[in-house]
Amino acid sequence: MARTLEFDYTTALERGTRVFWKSGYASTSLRDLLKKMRIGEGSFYNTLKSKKNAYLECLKHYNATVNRHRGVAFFSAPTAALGVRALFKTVLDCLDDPHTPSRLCLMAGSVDGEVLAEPVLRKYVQEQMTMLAERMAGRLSADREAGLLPAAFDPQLVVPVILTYLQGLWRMALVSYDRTQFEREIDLFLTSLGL
Amino acid sequence: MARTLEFDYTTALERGTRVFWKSGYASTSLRDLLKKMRIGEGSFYNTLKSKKNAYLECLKHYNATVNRHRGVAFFSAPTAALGVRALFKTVLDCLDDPHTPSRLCLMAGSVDGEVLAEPVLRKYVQEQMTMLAERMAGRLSADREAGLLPAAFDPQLVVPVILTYLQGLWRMALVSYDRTQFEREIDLFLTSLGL
DNA sequence: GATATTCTGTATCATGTGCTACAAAACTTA
DNA sequence: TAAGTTTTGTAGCACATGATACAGAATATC
Repeated sequence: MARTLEFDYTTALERGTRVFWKSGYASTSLRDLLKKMRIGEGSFYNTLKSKKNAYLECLKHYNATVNRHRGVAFFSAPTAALGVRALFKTVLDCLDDPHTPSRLCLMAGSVDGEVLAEPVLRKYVQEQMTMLAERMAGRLSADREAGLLPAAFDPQLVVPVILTYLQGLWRMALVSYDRTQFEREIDLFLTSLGL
Repeated sequence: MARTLEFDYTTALERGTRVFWKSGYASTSLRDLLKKMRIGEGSFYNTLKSKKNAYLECLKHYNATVNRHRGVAFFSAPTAALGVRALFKTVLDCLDDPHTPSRLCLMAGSVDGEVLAEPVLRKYVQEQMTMLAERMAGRLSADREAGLLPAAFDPQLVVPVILTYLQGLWRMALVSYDRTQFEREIDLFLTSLGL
């Protein structure tokens, strides 16, 4: 009963995600975003409503693709300990991939004043982090119950430590990155934790 | 032989530092900065040359005061292990202090695309991080030689792990902060590392 | 094919950005 | 006091920002 969408929504979102991924929320200008998405202002505000909402949709898309892949790497490993190491491996692979828009994960880049100042974005970021933490803790707990981890091992404490370290890792990569060095540090970190 | 400066440079810099500390480099507008520094554009560009240079000077001021205090806490401790714990304590104290402009350390906040895109700022941030890492590694090495730490303890690896975790800690505090929880996590982290 | 509805591109808005030009003011030295 | 030098506030620059108004194009339904 009306005109049809001239562009492919998913393709445009994919392109937008790469732009935000590269430059971050605040320092991505709408002009640049639209150019890279290859749509005009009319189409943009018709479907994405605002820059804020577009970022939210891109974040969701990123989590459904890139971060989903990382989650699979973690959960499909034979043990939780190997899962954590597999997770870190996907991070290093991402850092090495020349196709990656930025050294900073889009979600890690969202842990930022400008993004968290927006209540809607803040809520989403918090929810996603909580969800991930709970799922990881669940997997680690299962392994502990199965006797694969020491009884003293506390997933409720270990998981936030891992996520905090991962958060720092993305930021450090922004300053200088050397895979071999990072691998050694990660190995020391995880081995120390008993993983 | 000329007109004298009407404002106190250090006071103005102090005020500017708090503004950058609160809002970060990119999202601090010159208007707001000048208002809080209580100087006009003329005075600003006469003495600080540019926003970029002003940020650099504020970073230096921050390191000479706030971060210096943290360095003292680390180096004046009886052992390196206690020093690291003292360092983390100053961080938590800063997070608890209602007088603190932001949950994010100004230096940690400089590990950001917008800041690191400026060669001068990038160079300074890298230098400071390297310098801190070397000094910490030196202190830890001394303790190892003295038999206070295991022979297998590798400061060259442990120090970057600590700094990475610290980096992540500041960011995580931005999302949600609870001192007791943070204390437990930090304790687990450091104990695992043998500190 | 007419009509109602939706989509798209252009022009534009109001405001904000870092920065500069410059004249008047204030001070030091002679 | 006069000259010379530096500082200060005002006004404004050129450009960028997110968002909107709206006419015309395109489509599905009748």
